[in-house]
Amino acid sequence: MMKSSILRHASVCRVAALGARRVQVAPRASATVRAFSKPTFSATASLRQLSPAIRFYSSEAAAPAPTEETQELVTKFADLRSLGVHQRLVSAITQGMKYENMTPVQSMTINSGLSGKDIVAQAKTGTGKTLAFLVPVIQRILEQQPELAYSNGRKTASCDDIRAIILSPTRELAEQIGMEAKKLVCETGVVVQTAVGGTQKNMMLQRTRREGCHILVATPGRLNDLLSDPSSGIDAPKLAALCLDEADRMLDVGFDDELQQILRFLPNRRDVPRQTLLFSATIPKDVVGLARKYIDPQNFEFVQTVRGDEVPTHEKVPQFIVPCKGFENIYPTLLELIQREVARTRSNPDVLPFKAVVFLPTTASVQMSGALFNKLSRSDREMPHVISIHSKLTQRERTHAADDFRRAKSAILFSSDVTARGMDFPNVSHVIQIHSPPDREQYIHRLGRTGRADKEGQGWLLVADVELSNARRSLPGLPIQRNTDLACASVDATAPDTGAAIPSQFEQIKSVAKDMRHDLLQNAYLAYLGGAMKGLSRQPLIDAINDQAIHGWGLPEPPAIPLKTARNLGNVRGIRVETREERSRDQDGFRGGSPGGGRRDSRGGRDGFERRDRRPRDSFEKIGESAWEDRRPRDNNRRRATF
DNA sequence: AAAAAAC
Repeated sequence: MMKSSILRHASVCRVAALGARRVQVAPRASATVRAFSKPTFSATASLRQLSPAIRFYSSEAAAPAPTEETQELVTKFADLRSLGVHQRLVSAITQGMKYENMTPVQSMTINSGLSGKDIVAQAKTGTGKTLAFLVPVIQRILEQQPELAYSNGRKTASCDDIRAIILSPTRELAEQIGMEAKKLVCETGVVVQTAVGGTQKNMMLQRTRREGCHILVATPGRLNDLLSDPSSGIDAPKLAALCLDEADRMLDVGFDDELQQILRFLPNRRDVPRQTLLFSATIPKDVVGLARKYIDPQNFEFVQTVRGDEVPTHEKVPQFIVPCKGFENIYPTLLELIQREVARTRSNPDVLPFKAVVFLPTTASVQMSGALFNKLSRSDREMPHVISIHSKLTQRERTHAADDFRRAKSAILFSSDVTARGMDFPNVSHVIQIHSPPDREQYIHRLGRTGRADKEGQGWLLVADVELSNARRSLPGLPIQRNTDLACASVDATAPDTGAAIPSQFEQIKSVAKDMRHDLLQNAYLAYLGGAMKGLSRQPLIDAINDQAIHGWGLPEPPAIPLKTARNLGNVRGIRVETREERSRDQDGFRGGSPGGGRRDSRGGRDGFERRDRRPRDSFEKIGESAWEDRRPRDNNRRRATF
């Protein structure tokens, strides 16, 4: 066993040493694996089975001298000219956006993407993936239609001649990508449009009919809506590129149906050659088979810039977990952390000002805690501005919140997972996750809102003791350290008043919660009973949220829940069923009807209940799958948690 | 009763 590992490793190193040469092993397959760093054991098997043309690139300081091909890799944007990238595209980057050097990720992926092959790229968060897929896509359009390099090429643009579609899992991310794309094409005749839900469709259509569209950046629902409506005029018969940003999320079951629908409106790849680009910081095992519907399994490149056994987060972002005694300790601990970090960073020119994203598990908890900390901040000059964002806001409010936070020097954004992926808020100093994240991938993406573009940052994870074993199970192989410095985390706030010192933050939270709209507390309480607290069984969860309601929020008794909900919970202790008066009051009140109106789409329904089901494995094609499986960072998932 | 994503 040991021996064979060594042998296999040796063979990989030999391949690596050959470096640049294309090793045509099997005539059948020509998929290329580009490992951006030293190949690992696990790469070996995949290379054997895939039998591709193999090219290794090495970027690490400790790596051997660059191979011919590494030297060939263009690393300055200006040098993209030598690869035939159009001057006007290059100039938009170097003159307009003032970028000179590519990040290693951009270098790898742009160089690969320009080949026209399908690309699957995995790279750490905050390393400039957007530019990495936009540049090849725009260049491809300019090659197909050279007159589009000039502004008067715009005149020929029409809304039924879309050449590239970029899909994003959230509206804000689509808007952000659209902005970036517009900057890149500003010297050319290429036209970019954005299509996302929650905005006025007719306005978008009028503009698109008037200006035309070559690159459409969209969320799946709105794109499907546009394509399925023949009267929209939107069409893509000559589509040359399809890009899925946050590819693993896009390939997840929640988007699957919609994506299949969309594919039906796009030309067949056999008739119209199309480059597909899948980008994400996380490429877990189970999306691998799904990707095969989109990429050409015989001819794609896997550009992996995270080593197989490497942690896919930034080493320069320290990460801490704070185990809190109960749920009631979490908000006081959050407040203590904010106060401490605000004080530490204030008037220290060597560190970023305090600018934090606080991630919460449900929209209701974002609404509640956002309102709570907003009140605190209004009565405390030291506390930064508090902003909230989640999908139950109107799109106007969402956009405003995102812009507000983007521009802020110091602020706290209370957020659901709408902003977890891809959002580029500059200079975020802290990412604070409240409760165990839904999974390891989401932890990584949330953390990726800080430490972007080589800036510093730190990650905090506040969980209750009852969640700790679940967190350990779901977050293996990440450099998370246990932190016990915060006094609020460990005190017992449920004990009868013994005169023992309870930190002031508990009273601060309570005094604000006392004046809050009761429905905010009630909805946050109720939402905990859904599936967000994965891994916590029913009775311990109810005990925990009751302690939070009484000892954290200072309520005299747990919020009442509807009879139907209580019935579904079965035989549990400690819940309070609402009386008839309470029910009628609630119906007149706010519960269920958020001010901006929630999403009430027909796709929704019980959607969340099925979400965790994966497609059957036998729907996977076998060809090439081993390559994917072996290249994912499987070792991390075997390694234990560090806290 | 649980992120998100169309009207």
